Amino acid sequence: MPAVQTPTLRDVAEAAGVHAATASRALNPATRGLVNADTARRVIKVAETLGYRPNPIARGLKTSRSGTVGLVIPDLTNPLFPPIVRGIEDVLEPAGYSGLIVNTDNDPGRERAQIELLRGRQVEGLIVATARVEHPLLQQLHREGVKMVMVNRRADGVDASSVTADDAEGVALAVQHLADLGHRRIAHLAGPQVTSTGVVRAKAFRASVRELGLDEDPALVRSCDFWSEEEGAKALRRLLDDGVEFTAIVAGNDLIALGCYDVFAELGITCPDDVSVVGFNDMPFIDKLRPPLTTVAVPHHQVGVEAARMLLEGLEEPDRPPRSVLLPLTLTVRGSTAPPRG
Amino acid sequence: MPAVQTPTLRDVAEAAGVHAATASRALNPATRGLVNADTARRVIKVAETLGYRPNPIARGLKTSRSGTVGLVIPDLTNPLFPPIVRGIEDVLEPAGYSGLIVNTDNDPGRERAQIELLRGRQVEGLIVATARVEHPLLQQLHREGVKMVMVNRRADGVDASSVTADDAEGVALAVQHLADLGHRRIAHLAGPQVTSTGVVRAKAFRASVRELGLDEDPALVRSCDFWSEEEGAKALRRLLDDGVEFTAIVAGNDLIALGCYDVFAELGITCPDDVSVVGFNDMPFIDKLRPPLTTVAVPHHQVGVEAARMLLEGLEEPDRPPRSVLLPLTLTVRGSTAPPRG
DNA sequence: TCGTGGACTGCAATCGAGTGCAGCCTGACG
DNA sequence: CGTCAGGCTGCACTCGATTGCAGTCCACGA
Repeated sequence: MPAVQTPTLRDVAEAAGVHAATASRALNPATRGLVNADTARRVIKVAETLGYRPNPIARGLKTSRSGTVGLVIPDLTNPLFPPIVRGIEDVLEPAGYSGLIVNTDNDPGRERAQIELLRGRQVEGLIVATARVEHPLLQQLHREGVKMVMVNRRADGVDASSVTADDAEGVALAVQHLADLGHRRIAHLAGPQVTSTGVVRAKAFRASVRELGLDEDPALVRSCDFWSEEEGAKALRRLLDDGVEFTAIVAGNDLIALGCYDVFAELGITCPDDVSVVGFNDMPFIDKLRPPLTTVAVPHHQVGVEAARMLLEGLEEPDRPPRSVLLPLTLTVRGSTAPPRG
Repeated sequence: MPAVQTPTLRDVAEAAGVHAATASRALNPATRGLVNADTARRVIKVAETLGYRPNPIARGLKTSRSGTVGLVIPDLTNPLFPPIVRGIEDVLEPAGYSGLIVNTDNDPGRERAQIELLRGRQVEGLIVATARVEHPLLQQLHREGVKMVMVNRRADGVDASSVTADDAEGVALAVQHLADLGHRRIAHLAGPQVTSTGVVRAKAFRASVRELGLDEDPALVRSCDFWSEEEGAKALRRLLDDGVEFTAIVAGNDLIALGCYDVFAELGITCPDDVSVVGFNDMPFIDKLRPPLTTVAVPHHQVGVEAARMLLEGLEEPDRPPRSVLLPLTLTVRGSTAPPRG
């Protein structure tokens, strides 16, 4: 709230000796052709010297565009999301849009409330990074014509645009890498099977194992209830308690891999000598662990960029059919993988 | 953009058989007393069944309040900030405000542009986490009466409200801890001396060393140009190249400590046997390093909460004088510190 | 019986910008 | 010299909600 009132369109018009309507047209590139070139120049000049800034609220009221989009994420604190958000903002900002971030904490009730809040704020579109496989709310929004793009996950029955990393390929890379090192009994600590990534990765794991002719033992695949270290540790402990033999682990994501590290420290298992581990995501600082984690690198920033672009496309051409992009992944080999002992 | 037009105040009024003005008053708790209780009830009921949501854009136009505040941070990708942002949002949201995040990348030009953008969007206040010591822009904004709260850092000549962690105390805790372990020659890899935290911590370091009667050697204090691993590594290498003797390091922050880890690995120095290290911030996952980093824990979430509260206070009572809160810190002792060898 | 006050409610203006329509003026053409 | 087209500009209304002001109606007291 500046002490000096910021000038309005009327002020500019008055100072330029024209009517507000003319000033409006002169300032808007799209309608500038309707006014005399000299007049337009004069108005623009005056607007500049007065430091005129159109009031987006007033503009929004008339045009029913808010210039904002909602970013729905589970938790900003999860290191996965900041790079995605940056990618999104990096595209949104030059286009004149701003992002409103809400955190759902993966709580469906909270998610509903937060999305309501966003709609109340008249966001023009949504970028959603929280889709569970089962997701009636999103289906409903989609039916109501809310523009949206889904990130990282896909929800059944919602044919909205989406941008995802090629999870199947990522898992294949990981399994291939371990197989190349000579591992034959590889365990998979899968993510929650209510998330689309969780199922896709687990399925891809099974497919890769089969394809490469490695040991297919159902006991080697465990799933975690959350994408967390605790759950990862729990799953690994169960695996060990059951006496299942394995020489390598493909973790559902880096957090789960971190849980493995905790168990290793606890039980005196050395990595990669006793067991190799591959993570997923390439979280920041994950390369600083001992040993540095071999993991599948996801181009998070790029994911955000693509998502924002797709949303903008959708806003500009409402009839454009939804499309999906699949971003390629790469395996970053570090110190947590080695040939099996003996 | 829902397919069914969302109902407006007029629709509600019409359905309830009253004038829009009456409906407005009935719906607003502050003015509800002006209308007949029965009427009010009826209007509220109708509003509910129609699913009426006041349009904040229209409301904002009339009340010249946007319900948004700007969050100015250097880079969301820096793990320091997400918890702060969450803390802020957690307070803002129940109060009916939303935060607009902008990243400045510590570039003054970009910062200026981003803040202009925020002001253009009619934010009611600013939470700024990027203050350099020298900061004409903030001074100007402050003079113009823009409400703001500064986080983590303070800028000279701007007597706006601020919330900071008690950096001096944190450094004192770190030095004390090392002294207790028996270290006498402690190095300090300080942060950039153009940031307020950088200077405060360096000054506190010198004071603590003096107070505890440890070796005061100017050669033991080096400063980095950025708060980064690379800079930390560079500073440590310089220190070693110069042949300066020391048994422990107080790093300006965790990133700088991470840089030390890199140099250790490079040169075969073992931590904490050869050298102890204390970090600052207690970044997420920093406890997963080998060895887990002893560091000063900053209550980031709390910092955000306090900042948001102070801003809201300022918005509600514009005449309230600025105030500053200093949050206490704690030392989290982990595996990177031990008594000096021999 | 009339006046007065209080409790409600409606009217109309307002916030700042955008836009359909009408009117002005000029220049060109018949 | 009259007419018409086209280029510009201004008028006035609109978006949706808020709010000062002016009623209206009823009850109560004088």
